[in-house]
Amino acid sequence: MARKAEQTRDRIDQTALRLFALKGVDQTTINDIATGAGIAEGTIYRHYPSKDELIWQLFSSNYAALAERLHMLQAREADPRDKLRVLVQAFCALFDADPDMFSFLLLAQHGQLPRVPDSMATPVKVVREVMLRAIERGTTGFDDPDLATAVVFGIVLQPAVFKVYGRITRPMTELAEELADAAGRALAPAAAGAAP
Amino acid sequence: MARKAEQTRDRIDQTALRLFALKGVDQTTINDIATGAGIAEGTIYRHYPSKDELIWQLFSSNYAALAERLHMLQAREADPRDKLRVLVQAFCALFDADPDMFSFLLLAQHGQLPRVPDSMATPVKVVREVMLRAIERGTTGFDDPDLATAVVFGIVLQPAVFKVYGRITRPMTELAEELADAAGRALAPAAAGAAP
DNA sequence: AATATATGAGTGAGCGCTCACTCATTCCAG
DNA sequence: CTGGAATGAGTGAGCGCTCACTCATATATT
Repeated sequence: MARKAEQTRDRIDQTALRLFALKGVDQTTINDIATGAGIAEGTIYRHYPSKDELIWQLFSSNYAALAERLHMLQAREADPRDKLRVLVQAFCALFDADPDMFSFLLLAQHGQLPRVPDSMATPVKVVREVMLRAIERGTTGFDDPDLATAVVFGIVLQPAVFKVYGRITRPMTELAEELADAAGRALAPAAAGAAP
Repeated sequence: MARKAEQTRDRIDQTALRLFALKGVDQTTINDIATGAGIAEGTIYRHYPSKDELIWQLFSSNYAALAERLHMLQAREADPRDKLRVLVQAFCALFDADPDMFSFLLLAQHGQLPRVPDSMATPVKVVREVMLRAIERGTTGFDDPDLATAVVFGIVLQPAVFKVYGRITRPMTELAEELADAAGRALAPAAAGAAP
């Protein structure tokens, strides 16, 4: 069977993800990955046809899995505000569970997003669906779903970026509630009167 | 005089910024820049000692200039909410005026931020100062200035990122007011009672 | 034995960078 | 004014090196 081969592939994936997150995709060589995984350079090419393909496989599988996970969770809620809350909570929990994966997704996205086909599920699309629902129900003052999506994404992603850079040290899970509330307020319609 | 030389340097800077924004720093070769600027490869080395240094000069000068600009503008306002408003407005106006520069800053930041010395003025620090003031005055529910900074940054930066990727097409200036309001609401203390 | 898997020295394309040379412009002695 | 020397930006073929990728060989599995 291909039992051993699977193990090797897993080691390649784990090591590549870690090094990509640590040094960036371009600064990580095939040799780095092979050495880190305790295998030879050539072995990697038994599992992936090229470095580009390795990066793409790693990116697209994790990206799609994240989207799938988020999609499932929001589907269980009816109110857009509840959907938003569980999305933020889930994102924070997943970040804490695997920070390397998020560093990698953040770092690699610029190079990989152009390759994402329209048919692929993405976290952006999941949030956008929720925003469409919110606009429909009038629970938000925004009328452009893309702008609302960007705002929500920014509120959650930027703290994650700060955390990657060490500007924020608390675990994301601790911030989840605060961020969900902030996102809720940001989306809310403008209040009739401002406090004096 | 070095009149002609200045022109050449400007052409290098312009071309490099454009190509870096378009293809990314790593995918842009010295030859690309030289060809784009209509000069020879060696000429670039009359103006910069290395590619790394060219990238760093381009990044740090634009990054610091942006910080300086933002700092000046917020200093003219007293209320943190007004400071926030002019910061968002200025960011959006500057983005529309030179989208390539922002693409470049966004793309290059991962590689360059580690080189930023503590003494250097940065947009992050400017916003953080404003957040400290807001916390001091009790105009925000956040008590961690870094988290508040991240949230504000995210609300403005992520729409800019979406715009770079073409997910948002309207000019940033058109969104400025909406974003400033959203940021204001996100920062505001949680309302006493939620709507039923 | 046969097949699958792993190895790592070898390969060559591509890239940053160098340097001997060109030549327009500036400077100055006569 | 003029001829010659000095200057320094500009040139581009070539050098050294890195790195993704290959393949003949070795090892493990069935």
